[in-house]
Amino acid sequence: MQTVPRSSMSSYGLYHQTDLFSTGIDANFFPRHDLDLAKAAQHVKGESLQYDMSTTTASGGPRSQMSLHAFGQADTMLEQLSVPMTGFEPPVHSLASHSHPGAGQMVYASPYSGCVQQSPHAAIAAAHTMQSSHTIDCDPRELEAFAERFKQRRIKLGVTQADVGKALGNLKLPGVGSLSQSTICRFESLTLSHNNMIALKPVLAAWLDEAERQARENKQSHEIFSSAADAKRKRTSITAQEKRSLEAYFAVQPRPSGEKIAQIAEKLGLKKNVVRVWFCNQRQKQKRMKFSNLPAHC
DNA sequence: ATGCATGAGTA
DNA sequence: ACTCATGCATA
Repeated sequence: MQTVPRSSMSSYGLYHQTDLFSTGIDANFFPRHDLDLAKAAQHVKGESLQYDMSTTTASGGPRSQMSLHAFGQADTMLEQLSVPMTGFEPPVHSLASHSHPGAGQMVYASPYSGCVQQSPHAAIAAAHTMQSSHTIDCDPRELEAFAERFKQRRIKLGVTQADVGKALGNLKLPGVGSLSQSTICRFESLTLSHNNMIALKPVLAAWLDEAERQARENKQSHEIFSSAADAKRKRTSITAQEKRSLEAYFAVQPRPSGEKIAQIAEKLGLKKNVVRVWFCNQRQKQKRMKFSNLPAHC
């Protein structure tokens, strides 16, 4: 494992944004129905664990069939460790610090100088309304179709995913801020959770309507903004070998205890927190729309 | 397009 | 300590 530093060069130089809409959207765009609001709130809080993955294995490859011995002899001890019923849990080493935002693990804890962002998070919730019944809301095909349509039109408008993300902030929808290129990309490729897709759909739909409207009127304006902000966060890169090991462990136990995580971390020479996060992300990956099963009532 | 990471909200 | 939505960094 190695932490790759990053020359803090041009990530935030000048960039312009296609302000496809500075105009406000009429309030009636979001008729508020108590029921819908409640649902929206739920979506954002991710309160419905309606996913019951099993069909998973995304692009990463088959992680459920990785053989434990595929990564060397040094892992003998851990192999037992990863077997669910081994019964022994040695109190082990002290070096693996605990993954608390204060404990030495989070070296670069939070100081990413004020760029433009920091998750609008649950924000978009409020926007999730329209579309009367959950019958429609829950239909994966409807979402898939929309995502596809969205992408096509976006491209036709000559707008990038990043543009859309920023533009969303200009669309003054209550509780709706900007989003990253990543999120727009994931929406289009259906690699977000089902709930996330549903929450974002109305927002993107609103943007699309407005963008096309303005495109018709040829009313584009450009805004330029800059921002100087260094102190990049580092990104640990896990080697293929390490990844194979992790996948093997994951196949046996997707939710290892803190103790096991610590042991795995030690075996692989990774920081405990890195391993913990890896497992979290892996679990989250399984729930992504494209490959997950749907809620029972759909 | 995707991997590793953060932070809010929960249990 | 986990889930979820999201994002920076990078392939």
